[in-house]
Amino acid sequence: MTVDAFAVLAEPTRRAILDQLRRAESSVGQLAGTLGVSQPTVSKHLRVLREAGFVACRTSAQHRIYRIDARPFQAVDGWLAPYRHLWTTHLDALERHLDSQEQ
Amino acid sequence: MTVDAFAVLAEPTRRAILDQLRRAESSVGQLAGTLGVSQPTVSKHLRVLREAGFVACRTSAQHRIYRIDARPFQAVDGWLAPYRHLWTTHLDALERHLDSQEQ
DNA sequence: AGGGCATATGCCTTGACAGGAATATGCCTG
DNA sequence: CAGGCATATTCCTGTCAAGGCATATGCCCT
Repeated sequence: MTVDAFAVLAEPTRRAILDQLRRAESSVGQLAGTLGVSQPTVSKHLRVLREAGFVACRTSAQHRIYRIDARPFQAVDGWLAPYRHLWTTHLDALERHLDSQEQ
Repeated sequence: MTVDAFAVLAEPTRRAILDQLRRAESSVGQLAGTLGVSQPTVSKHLRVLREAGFVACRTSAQHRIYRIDARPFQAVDGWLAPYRHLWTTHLDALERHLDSQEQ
């Protein structure tokens, strides 16, 4: 993960690729078709995603099947974590309320 | 929030500003000093952050005191949510267990 | 009102990156 | 091994954003 995860996610097409791969692993051609972008564009984005660790691929004959890898997502989530209490404070209160109801 | 939250977070200096504001609200000059960047640079980043909703500011005499605003963070967290099960599968199992205990 | 501090803005240059078109690589099948 | 499909790479060009420097704006104080 030599490159910045946030910089990688800044590209909308790359997020679209990830959203697609989240549902099902896919070949390059499938992604290009579904997303309506050219094959070289998809390949280039996949390279960035791969070098950042967001995706991995296996080879199946002439096809390359890409799939999500979780680790960089964890990193992003980890950066986000210290901010989370900012908007969950009231939810925390709700949870405490529900907890007290449970007793 | 006209601009893309991920594009805003792609800039390391902006994340540093947010990390600083997360600890304490600060003036522009304080941020510039702490982060070691020029005042115009900080002001420009703050503008981007402000227009994306990540920060808000109030005026105190000649100073402008910036603080975090939670909403765009929620949006990022929301995008991340469908990926979270990728690395919390065992926690999901725990949650299902707890759910069943509640019955 | 004027001077000084804090912040914002404008201009300019530079570097990074995305996409198109063409081409290279790899693998399979006949 | 030749041809064809799927994918990767290269080259090129246009766009955009970041930072330095200079300057404008806003606010306070005397």
